[in-house]
Amino acid sequence: MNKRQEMALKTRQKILDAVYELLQKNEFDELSIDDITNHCNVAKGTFYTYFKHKDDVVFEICRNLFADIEQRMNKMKNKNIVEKLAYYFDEFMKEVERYGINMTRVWIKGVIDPNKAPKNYDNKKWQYDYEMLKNILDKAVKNNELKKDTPTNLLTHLIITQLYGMMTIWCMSDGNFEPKDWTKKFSKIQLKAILCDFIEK
Amino acid sequence: MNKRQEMALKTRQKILDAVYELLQKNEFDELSIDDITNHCNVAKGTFYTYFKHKDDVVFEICRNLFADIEQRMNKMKNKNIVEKLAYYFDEFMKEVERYGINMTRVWIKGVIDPNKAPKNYDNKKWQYDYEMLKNILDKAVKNNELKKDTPTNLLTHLIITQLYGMMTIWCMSDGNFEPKDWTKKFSKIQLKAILCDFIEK
Amino acid sequence: MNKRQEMALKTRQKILDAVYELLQKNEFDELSIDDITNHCNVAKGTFYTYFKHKDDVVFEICRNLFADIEQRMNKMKNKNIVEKLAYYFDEFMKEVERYGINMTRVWIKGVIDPNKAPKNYDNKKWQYDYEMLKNILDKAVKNNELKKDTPTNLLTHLIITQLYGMMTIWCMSDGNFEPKDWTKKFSKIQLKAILCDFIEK
Amino acid sequence: MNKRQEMALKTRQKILDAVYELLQKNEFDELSIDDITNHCNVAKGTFYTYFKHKDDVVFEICRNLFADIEQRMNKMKNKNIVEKLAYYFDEFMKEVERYGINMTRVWIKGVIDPNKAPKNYDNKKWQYDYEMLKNILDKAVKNNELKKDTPTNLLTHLIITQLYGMMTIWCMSDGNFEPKDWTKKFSKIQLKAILCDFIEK
DNA sequence: GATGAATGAGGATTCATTCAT
DNA sequence: CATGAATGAATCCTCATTCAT
Repeated sequence: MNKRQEMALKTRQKILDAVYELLQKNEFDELSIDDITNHCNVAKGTFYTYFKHKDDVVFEICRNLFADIEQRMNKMKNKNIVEKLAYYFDEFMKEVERYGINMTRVWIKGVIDPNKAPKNYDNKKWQYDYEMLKNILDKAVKNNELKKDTPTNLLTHLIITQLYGMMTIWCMSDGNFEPKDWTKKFSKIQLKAILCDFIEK
Repeated sequence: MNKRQEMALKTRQKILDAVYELLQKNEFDELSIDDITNHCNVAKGTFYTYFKHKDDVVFEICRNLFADIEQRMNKMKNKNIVEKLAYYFDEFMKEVERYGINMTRVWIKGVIDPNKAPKNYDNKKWQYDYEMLKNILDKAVKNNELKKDTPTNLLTHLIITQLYGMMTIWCMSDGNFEPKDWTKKFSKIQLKAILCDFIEK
Repeated sequence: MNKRQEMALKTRQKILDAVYELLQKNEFDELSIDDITNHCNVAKGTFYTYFKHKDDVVFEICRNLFADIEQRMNKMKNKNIVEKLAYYFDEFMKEVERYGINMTRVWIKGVIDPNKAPKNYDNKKWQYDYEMLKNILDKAVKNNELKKDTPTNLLTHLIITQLYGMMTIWCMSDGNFEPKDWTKKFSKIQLKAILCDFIEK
Repeated sequence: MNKRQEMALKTRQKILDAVYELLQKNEFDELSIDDITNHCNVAKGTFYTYFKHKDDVVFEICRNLFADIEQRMNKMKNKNIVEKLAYYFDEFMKEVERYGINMTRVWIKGVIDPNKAPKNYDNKKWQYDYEMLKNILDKAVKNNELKKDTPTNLLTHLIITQLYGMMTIWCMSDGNFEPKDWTKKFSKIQLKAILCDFIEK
């Protein structure tokens, strides 16, 4: 990579950072190209060197959201199913909090409405989440941690719903509601309650 | 009411209907006054005869959303707590489906972000929901249906979270996910599981 | 005049009064037909029963401005020229103050720009003023109060200019400048100074 | 300054010129952005590249009005007070004529009503004028050209009033009145008359 | 005469996007 | 690659005026 390419990469990153920072405070809809380029001392036109459409930046930014929860789950290989799920919840919500309330709002809005979402936008996320979780549960069945007749897709659904509900309510409450606290309570009470019938003793 | 007033009311309704219909297909943000007034063959200025701001129409439309679940709950007075909650879920989701996926999206978006919400917009809904549900649980405690030490606000939170999660996922799945089906499954499995420890036998 | 005609006259007057009152506080340009008709509890359409154009009301209102200074001048028949002029100044400025700063502004704006003035608008006022004053001076010449070679039209001009300048500056100063005070000072110093060369001893 | 910047400056000037030209014929209130941009073959949006608000153009244009009379007064250092004032009148009125009747109307209207004036509009002008003139008179007192007990602020007021009255009447007469002629007559007759009592022989 | 619903031209302003330098 | 001037469609909203009742 020559110097010019390096500089280009840096410029691109400057823009991404600017968007990321601005989204901590503002709505995406309220963000103009001017805001973005001013914030990172780049000319307006430069934005279009790297992104064909305004929406594409969000795509770029959201793409990495939750990206590596799956990897982190590897640490939990030897834990039991309840611990694994509790960990999953925790990581999920940490990720959400890390992104901040505005990014999450952007994400929900984008993800809620497939038509409005930027081209290529990853609005399949909840399906990945679904599959990842289902996979965890299925493995538990295989390992005889859970009974053979455990309705894994039903359980998966319930759990995912709960997680997304938390995200939504967090945004609605304008941050006055500690997601991490609630995941813990959720893990303790609800998770146990749901699974207890299916755990193989 | 004389004929002129009747006509005026009709015009007003025509506008509301137009917005309602257009929202089945489009985002609220994408709706221009032109779109609305063209769709119901009314002059642009006429819109402003009835609504001071663009936002006010949505307010008007959303206002009635879920408005009368509370009343309907009266029918369930003599039922037990599990039946009551199951009924509540059912009605909640029926309401959501009745409004259609786009209206719900509008609603979530509006509600997700208190700052961007149209003036007067009822973004306290989830708090009303919260209180309504909590009330139901508290009464059950009083009636000795539930144990004295039932953590009602925790349970309320879990349940609300689940409902809002369902709404969110319904919107995300672009309708490919039958909310009513899932509420039933949810009632059967999760609700029982959560409550079983607290039900007074 | 039957009752209906009486009522009509009353309605018309109500509108004129409303405009007059509103102009004490607001610019004419900022006054909408709605403001006017709301202020006097009359339907919007009624305005157009009496006035073909919005501008016509101002015409109607301004028409009477200064209307009867001429009559009042009769009281001064037996006074000397300096007293007469001083009286004229005084009455002129009283009139201006009575109309209030906003009405005067409306008047100046209207009068300043012949093209923008409402049809029929009396933008010849300064010519009437001119003639009235010149007449007073000419009479004084006839009566041998002033010398035969007094340049009456020049003096008239200077005096009128002074009066209009006062009006203008009064409006510019936003009312912080007592026109009546200044007319007195003006009469005492300037008037005497201007006339002294021409007064017949 | 590179070529692009030069072009930009030219575009900006094109807009200013267009406004200036259009104001010779039209009211500022009647000027739409469309009018302006059409008149100089520039896209509507371009207007906003250079001016944030419509009002800002007038500000820009009026800003320089009378700006350098003060400097020019330096030429008169060694002249006596009557000559100085006569020169001042002359320059003032030359300036007014140079700006043309419509610009002057715009200016008067703007200046007459402090509330309606465009943001940043220099409606303190008459105070500057006042101070400048008073300064001239005060110096004359110091230099013993005028008597110690000369009421300089009263005289200043009278003179300013006269100048503004001339401007006003000029606008009212639709140009049929030669300001420069009148200033001369004014200087000769009125000025001498006013000052004669105070001039130190 | 009185009403007020309906009209629609008109206006200011924003902003994503293009493109010549 | 970077720049930033130029673009013009799009949008919300105002308001004088008309006219059927």
